[in-house]
Amino acid sequence: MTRSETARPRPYGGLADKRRSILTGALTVFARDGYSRASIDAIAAQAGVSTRTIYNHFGDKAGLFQAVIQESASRAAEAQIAIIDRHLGKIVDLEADLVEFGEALTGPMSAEHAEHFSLVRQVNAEAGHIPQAAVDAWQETGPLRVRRALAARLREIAARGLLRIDDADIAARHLMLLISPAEPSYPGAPVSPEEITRLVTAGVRAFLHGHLPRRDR
Amino acid sequence: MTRSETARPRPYGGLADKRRSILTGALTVFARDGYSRASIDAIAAQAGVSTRTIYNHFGDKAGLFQAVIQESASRAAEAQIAIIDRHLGKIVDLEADLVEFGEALTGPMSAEHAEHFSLVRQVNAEAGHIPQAAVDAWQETGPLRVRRALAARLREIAARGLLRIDDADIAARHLMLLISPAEPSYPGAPVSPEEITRLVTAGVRAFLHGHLPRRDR
DNA sequence: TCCGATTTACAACCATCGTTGTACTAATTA
DNA sequence: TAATTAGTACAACGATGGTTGTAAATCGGA
Repeated sequence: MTRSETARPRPYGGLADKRRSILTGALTVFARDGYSRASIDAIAAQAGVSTRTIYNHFGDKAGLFQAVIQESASRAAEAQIAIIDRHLGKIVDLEADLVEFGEALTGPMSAEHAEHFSLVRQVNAEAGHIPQAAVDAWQETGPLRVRRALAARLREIAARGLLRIDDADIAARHLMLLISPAEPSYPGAPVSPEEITRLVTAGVRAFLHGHLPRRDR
Repeated sequence: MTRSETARPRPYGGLADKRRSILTGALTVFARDGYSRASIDAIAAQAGVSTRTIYNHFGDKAGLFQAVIQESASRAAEAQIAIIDRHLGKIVDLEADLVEFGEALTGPMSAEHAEHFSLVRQVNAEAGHIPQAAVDAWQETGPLRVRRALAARLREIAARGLLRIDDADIAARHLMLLISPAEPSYPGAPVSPEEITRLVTAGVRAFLHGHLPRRDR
C-alpha cells in the first residue's frame, strides 16, 4: 500500500550489474566527499539503488570502501600500464617518446580517471583508519604494479644502451615524479595543454640527463 | 551545585595561551582523524579546554580548521626555509651539500613536523570542501613560499656557475620531488636512515645531472 | 580585595547517519 | 506457471556530533 511513483529504475531490464552500479556510484561519492562525509544514502542515490542492496553486497561501509579502492586501483593501473606498453615498448627517439608518454599519462588518462586520483588522495589521508592489509593490497594492485611495469621497460631500454640505470625502481619513481605536473590541492587542474607540455618536457629532460649513459651526456 | 571534581585544569596559572593550546591540540586531532572524523569534543579534550572556549575563539569548526592550517603551514615553512638557508647559503661541495640538505629535510624535520604533513594530506583530500581563498592562502604561506626560497638559492648557485638552470621554479620543484622518499600512504615511514640516505643521494644525483652546466657533465 | 573578562560545566536541540528488520515486488529459473 | 532469488521502500533504533544558551567559577589586573 505504501507503494508510490518514485524511482522507476532503469527503463531497460538491466540487473545483476547492480554491483557494478554501486561500485561506480560509490567511487564518485567517495572521491568527491571522502569516507566520512560520504553517506550510504548519497551513494545509493548516485548508483540508482536502494541502501539495503548496498549492505547485501558489501556488508558495511568499510567493506564497500575497500572494494571501491581495489576496483579503482585495478582499473587505473591497467590503463597506466597500457600507456606504458604503448609508448615505451618500441623506442625510436627516447626523449620524444618519453615526452609523449608523459603527456599521455598526465593528460587524457588523468582526466578520464580523475575520480580515481581523487580517491587516492582520500586513501592517503585515511590510511591511518584503514586496515593495514587493505592498504597493502591496494599498493600492490595499484602503484607498485605500475611502477614495476615501468621499471621493466626502463630496464629494457637500458639494456639497449639508451639509458644508464643503477636501480630501475628508483629510476621509475623519479620518472613518475618528474612527469606529474599536478598540484595535488587543485583537483580541477587548471593547467593548459601547453603548460603540461612544458612541465613534462622539463621533467623528461631532467630525468634523461640524470640517467643517460655517459657517452650521450 | 552540579560542580564536581573532574578536570583540575593546569596546575600552573597559564592562561591566554588557551588559543595556542587549542591550535596545537586541534592540529593533533585533525592530522590524525581528518576534518570530518575529528570531533570538537576530542579536540577540546586534547587541548585541555572546554568546547565553548573553542567556539568563542574560532567561531565554528571550519574556522578552527582554517586557522590550524594557516598556523601549521607557517611554522613548517619557517622550519623548511631555515634548513634551506643553512645548507644552501654557503656551498662548498654541491653534491654533498645537497645530500645533507635533503637528509635534513626528510629526516629530523619531517619527524618533528609529522603532524603537519599528515594535515597536508588531509587538506589535499579535503580541498574540494574548503573555500578556495583558504586553499590559496595556505599555498601562499606554505608550499609556494618554500619553493620560492629554494628557487632563489638555486638561482644564486646557478649564478656562480655551479648549476645550469632555465626555470628556477621548475628546478626547485624537481629537487623537492626527488629528495622526498616517503610513500605518502605510510605515515609512520618505516624507512631506515640508510634507506633515506640512499634515496636522497639517488635523487640528488638525478637532479644534479639534470641541471649541471655542460662542462661538468 | 574587588571588577570585568575569560573559561567552564552542563544541558538541550536538531540534524545526520550507519545499520537492521520486514513485508512487498520484480526478476530469474525450473 | 510456480518457486526461488534479488531488489525496494519504509520505518525504526541508537549513536554521534555541531552548536548555542546559561549560570557558576576562575583569573588578571586595578
